[in-house]
Amino acid sequence: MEYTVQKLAQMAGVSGRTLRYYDEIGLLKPARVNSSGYRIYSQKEVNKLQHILFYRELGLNLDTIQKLISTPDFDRYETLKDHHTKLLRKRAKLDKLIENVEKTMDSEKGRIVMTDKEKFEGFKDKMIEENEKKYGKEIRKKYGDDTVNRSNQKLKGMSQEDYQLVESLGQDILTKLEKAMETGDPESNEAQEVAAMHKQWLTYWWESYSKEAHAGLAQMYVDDDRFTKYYDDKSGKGAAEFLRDAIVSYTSK
Amino acid sequence: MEYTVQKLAQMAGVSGRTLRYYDEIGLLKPARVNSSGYRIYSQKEVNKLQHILFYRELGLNLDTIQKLISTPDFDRYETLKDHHTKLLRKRAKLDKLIENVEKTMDSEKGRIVMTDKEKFEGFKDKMIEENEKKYGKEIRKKYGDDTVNRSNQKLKGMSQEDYQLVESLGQDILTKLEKAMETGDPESNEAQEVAAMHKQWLTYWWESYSKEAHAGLAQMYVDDDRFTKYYDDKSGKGAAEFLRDAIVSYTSK
DNA sequence: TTACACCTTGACGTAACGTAAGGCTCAAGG
DNA sequence: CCTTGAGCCTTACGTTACGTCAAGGTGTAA
Repeated sequence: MEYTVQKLAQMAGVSGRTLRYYDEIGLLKPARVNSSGYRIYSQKEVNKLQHILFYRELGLNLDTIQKLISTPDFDRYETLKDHHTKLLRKRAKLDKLIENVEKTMDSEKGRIVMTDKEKFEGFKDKMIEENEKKYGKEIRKKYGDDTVNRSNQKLKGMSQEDYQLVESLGQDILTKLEKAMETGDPESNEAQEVAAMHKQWLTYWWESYSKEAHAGLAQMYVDDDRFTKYYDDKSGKGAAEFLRDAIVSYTSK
Repeated sequence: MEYTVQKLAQMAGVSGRTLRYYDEIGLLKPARVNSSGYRIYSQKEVNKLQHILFYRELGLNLDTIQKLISTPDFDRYETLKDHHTKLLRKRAKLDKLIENVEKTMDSEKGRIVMTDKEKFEGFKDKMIEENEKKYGKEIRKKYGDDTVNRSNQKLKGMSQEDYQLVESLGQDILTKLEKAMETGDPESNEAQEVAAMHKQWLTYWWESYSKEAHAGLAQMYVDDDRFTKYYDDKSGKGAAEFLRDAIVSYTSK
């Protein structure tokens, strides 16, 4: 049986280029070349290629393989032992590398958290600033400098985890508020629950809690367009009013 | 502080070529180039090189390093994780490779032993043939076909280990013989010990042992030039005679 | 005959430098 | 001032085992 380059290549699972390369470096010459210059391989070459591929699978370089298959008394065992030693060294190096990469990943992880923390610190400052700009005057007038300052201080002292907790509580309130509005009744269980959550949320910000202040804040949500818009956007039209009604009911109990 | 290529290279433990290459690919450009075309690096480049080398140590390619250090918000952790995954895959492949090489080594080892065995078989045949050619007639005349045939058969049935054992005993005899000769007395303890060893050696070859045959063989060592020469070569002049005397004395006890 | 698969050689690209070759520059010693 | 040796420069090839065009010839079935 005779084979052209492609035939042999497919049989052996290598590319035609590989066979041409092996011919080029003298590792595997075709049995003959036909009149058109086509490489023709026969069974002998098939076998030889099998040998070559076997050794190649072991990671030996073509030069070594060349010697192994062309020199009958070439010390195969010794060659393999050398190769084995090299592979072990390579693995040892790889192990170290992996270890180092892992260490670096760990420290990089630490740095990412650090960076996020830094960003968060900046974020908090910016938020306070914005709050002051937006609501500063009114709020300070209503609740007094002390309460506002303490609130700001509280925010400054907050860790990212704390903040995220408060934030998620805030989100919860908005969701539950939307649901509670479906009852249409600010005194329904759902609505009263939302009011209770809002109290909890508030205590995160305020040092001291009073029913009056709570009801006052709720009223502000209705009076101040910016707050009204915020609640209406998040929980639906009339949310600010509904929330105020629920809180007024809750605080008068 | 400013550095030329060599200075920086030495500081950082890389070659000048490496720095030129890094310049070439735009990884690390010198701070400036002086009027003669010399690359001049300053502290900033030293630091950058440190970063590059750090990542290089982790096995990252220069292209990736380029991105890591030039793009500030490039995801370092993600990059390292990818790299880590690649390294783990590489190690898994290497492990398989090593396993395969070990398997091949084992089977190759088996084949070497086989080969040695085959060679040994051939060697034994050749030895018997040679013995027959050299000493066949005389020995067969003296000890009879049976003894010789049985001796040959014994050799044929010998394993390599057996043979090596007999051979080393033979070597021992030669060494001890040389020492015993220093006493100048074939009846000395040393000489008698050599005779005893020779008896042991002989029983490896002969099915049955007799004092007469032993003494007869000893005499042949003297009578036959080839044996005489052998012993004289190995253990010193007069060794064959000395051995005969010792054996004669030993067998007459 | 024509289309299409298959063949050829030649040559560039790969990753990260090592290693000349050929020529210019700098600092120190005579 | 000149020389000398060390150091700098650019250019370019070599390394490993092919992958991937590109340009052009060949084989075969419809």
